[in-house]
Amino acid sequence: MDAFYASVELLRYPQLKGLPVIIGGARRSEDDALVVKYGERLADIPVAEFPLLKDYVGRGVITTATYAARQFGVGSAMGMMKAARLCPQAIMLPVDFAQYRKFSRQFKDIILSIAPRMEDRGVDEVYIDFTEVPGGQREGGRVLARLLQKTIQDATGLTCSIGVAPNKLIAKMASEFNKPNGISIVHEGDLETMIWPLSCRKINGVGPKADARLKQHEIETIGQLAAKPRDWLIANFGKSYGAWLHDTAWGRDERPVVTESEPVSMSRETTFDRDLHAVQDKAELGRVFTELCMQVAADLQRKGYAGRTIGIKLRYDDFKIATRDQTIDLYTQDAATIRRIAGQCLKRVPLQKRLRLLGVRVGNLLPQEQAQSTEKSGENASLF
DNA sequence: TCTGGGGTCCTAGGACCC
DNA sequence: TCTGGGGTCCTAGGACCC
Repeated sequence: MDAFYASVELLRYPQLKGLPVIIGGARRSEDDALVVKYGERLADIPVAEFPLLKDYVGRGVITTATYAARQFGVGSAMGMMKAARLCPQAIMLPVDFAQYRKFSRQFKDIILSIAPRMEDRGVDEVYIDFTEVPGGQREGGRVLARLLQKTIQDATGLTCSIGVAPNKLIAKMASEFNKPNGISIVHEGDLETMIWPLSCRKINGVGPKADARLKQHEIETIGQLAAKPRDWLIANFGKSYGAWLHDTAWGRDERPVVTESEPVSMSRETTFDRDLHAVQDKAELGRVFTELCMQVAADLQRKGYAGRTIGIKLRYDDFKIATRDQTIDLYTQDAATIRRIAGQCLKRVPLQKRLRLLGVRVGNLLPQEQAQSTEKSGENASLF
């Protein structure tokens, strides 16, 4: 989906169309004030009444920027302060996940009704297997891609960009070629002309660290990566990652489109308005900690899962991260149990430095019904 | 001007078992 | 007195993605 969060916001605030808008930060109260003042007439709110990025003071990053804002160099994951320097006049809206989830469900249901082999890749992205869809091969997939775009836009008002290719790896790169509202078809034979000139960073799975290491060897483009012998890549990047880099550079990817999957973990975390100290801010930390445990428990219960590995995550003021976890015998989705085990984890971690973030995680998940039956057999075993 | 929140997967060492 | 090979599970950290 194109600039998904921002595009969803423009549906209720059409008066902001064409303007630089960023989603992020959280000044819920001001936005609520606007909503209270204008009630249902959100489209009537004058542009001048929206909060501006330059007036924002606080922590946080940008989650989405409209294409008008991207012209100024503002982009996802950028700190708010930096973005404010680049584009102070941008209008800033708080995130509204409930709304984005609603539209996410809507566009995915449309895709499923047309092409049922769909892999969920988060709130705004999917892989679709065209192979068995009637008409899926016409014009190299372009006809089906156009149908998906049109159906989604008619129903939601949102645009998306589609890449069509022989595998997920190339399709993902192709989807970036023609944004927004574009379609790109990449055939096997297009590897050299369309993929090899790209930066290695464009590969889904090559992040900043791997990219920097590749650059040390003067490998900037995927073509340069493809030119390296497989053995050399394995020697320098490890057996698994080296072989994967080689396959990837040659456009080889056999991963199937996975239509069903179970969650592995659920977590809640929060960054404080100011860095907190374990001793001086004990009471406040304790409140937040308990709240996080209750939220994770509620998430587990709502979605019907229980887990037996409970963990915490800290981010210190120097941005270093520490995690601790503990696996218990019985699966749980209970806030008090999670709080107790997470509390034990907290005792095992250094608490001298100030804390920026605190998180609670439950992993080793099973659907609640299975967790219960496993629990029973566990109890029986303990009788002996 | 510091850098969110929710995830997955991988690696590596150690405990423990057969 | 020295010492195997294979396997699973747990834990901590880190890279990466949306």
